[in-house]
Amino acid sequence: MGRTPYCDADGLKKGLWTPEEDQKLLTYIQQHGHRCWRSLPKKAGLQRCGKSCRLRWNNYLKPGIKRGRFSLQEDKTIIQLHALLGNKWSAITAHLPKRTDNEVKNYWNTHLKKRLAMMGIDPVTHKPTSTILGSANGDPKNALNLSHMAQWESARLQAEARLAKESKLRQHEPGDTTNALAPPLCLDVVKTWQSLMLNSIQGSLHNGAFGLGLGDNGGDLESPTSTLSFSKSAQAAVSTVVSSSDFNGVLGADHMNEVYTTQQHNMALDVGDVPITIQASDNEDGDFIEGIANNLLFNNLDMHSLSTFSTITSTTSTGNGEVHEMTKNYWNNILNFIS
DNA sequence: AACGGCTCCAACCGCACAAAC
DNA sequence: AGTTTGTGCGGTTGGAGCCGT
Repeated sequence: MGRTPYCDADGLKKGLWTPEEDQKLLTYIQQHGHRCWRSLPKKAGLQRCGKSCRLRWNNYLKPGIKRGRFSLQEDKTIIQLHALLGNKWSAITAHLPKRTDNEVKNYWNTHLKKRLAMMGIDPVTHKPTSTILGSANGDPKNALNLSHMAQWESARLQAEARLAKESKLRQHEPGDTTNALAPPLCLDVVKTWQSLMLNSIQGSLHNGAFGLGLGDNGGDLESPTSTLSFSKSAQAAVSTVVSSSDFNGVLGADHMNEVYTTQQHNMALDVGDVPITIQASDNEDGDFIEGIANNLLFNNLDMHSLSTFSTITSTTSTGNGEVHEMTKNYWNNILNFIS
C-alpha cells in the first residue's frame, strides 16, 4: 500500500502565498490551533496542502519570528555553529532565537558562504583553502587538535539541540501561539559550556589533562539524574555564568533553590523529563571525555555522537595552549572580515 | 524601454523517522 | 508486526526584483 501522497497534485495551489491566504491561515490557527495539518487547509478554506500550510506558518506567520538583517552576533553564531555542526540547520537555529532554519540556511548559502570563500576559507571545512590552519607556526598538530575540538563541540551541540527541541515540543499547545517561540533552554548551557571549554583547556596546561572528572553516579543508568563533575579549574566559569540573571529564564526561582547552590558548585538543568546535573568536584581522576559521552548519551545522545567522543578521547589530551589561541584567532579573523 | 544576467529567498520536494492505528 | 499518518529536515528550485548594457 504505502502512504498516500501528502500533497495532491490536482486542485491545490502552489507558489507564493497571498495576503488573503496568510490571513485565513493565521485566523484559523489563532482560533483552532494546528492539531492536524492535513485537514487544516480544508477547514480554513485554503486551496493548499497541509504541508504547505505548515511551512508557511513555521517560516513566516508564527508569532515572534524575527525577520530582516542578521546581526553581527548572529553571523558569528551561525559561522561558529556551522563549523562545528555542518549543515545541521535545525541544530544551528536552536541557538538563534526567533530565526527559522530556512532563513538561516538561505542566509548561509547566499551571504556567509560567499564571504568565507572570498577570504580564502573553505565554507565546508572552515579551513583555509591553501594551507591548513595552524601549520603557519610549523605545528600541524594544532590543526588536528582544533579538528578534535570541533568534533567534541559538535557532539555536544547536537545533544543540546535535541534538548531544546524537546523543550519546544513541551511548550507548544494547539491554539496557544503565545509561547511558540520561547527562547530555547540550551542557550545558557552554551554559555556555560563555552566558558568551561576555555577554562578547562587552559587548566589542562597545568594538569596535563582537562582536569574534569566523572562523578560517582555519572554512568548510572538507573539514576534519574546524570551527573557530570568538574574540577576546581572550571568552577569559576560555572559560578560566573550560572549565577547570572540569564539563568532565571531557564529555572524558576523555587527550582533554582532546590537544585542549584553556588556553595556546592552544582548546576542542574531541568529540561523536560531529562534533568541534568553538572556538579563541581574535587575529583580529577575521572575520564572527562568518557563522562561527557556517558552523560549526553544517557540524555538522548545517539550512537553517532558517541563514536565521535571515542575518537576524541584518544587524542584530546595532547592539546596545548596554542589551540585556544589559534581558535580565538580564527574566529577573530572571520569576524573582522564580515564586520 | 527592452533585454539578459544575476542575486536572493520563499516555497517545494523527497526522504527519514516516530507515533498512531 | 505491518501499515498509515504527521512532522522534521536538508537540498533544490522558481520567480521576483535588481542592475548593467
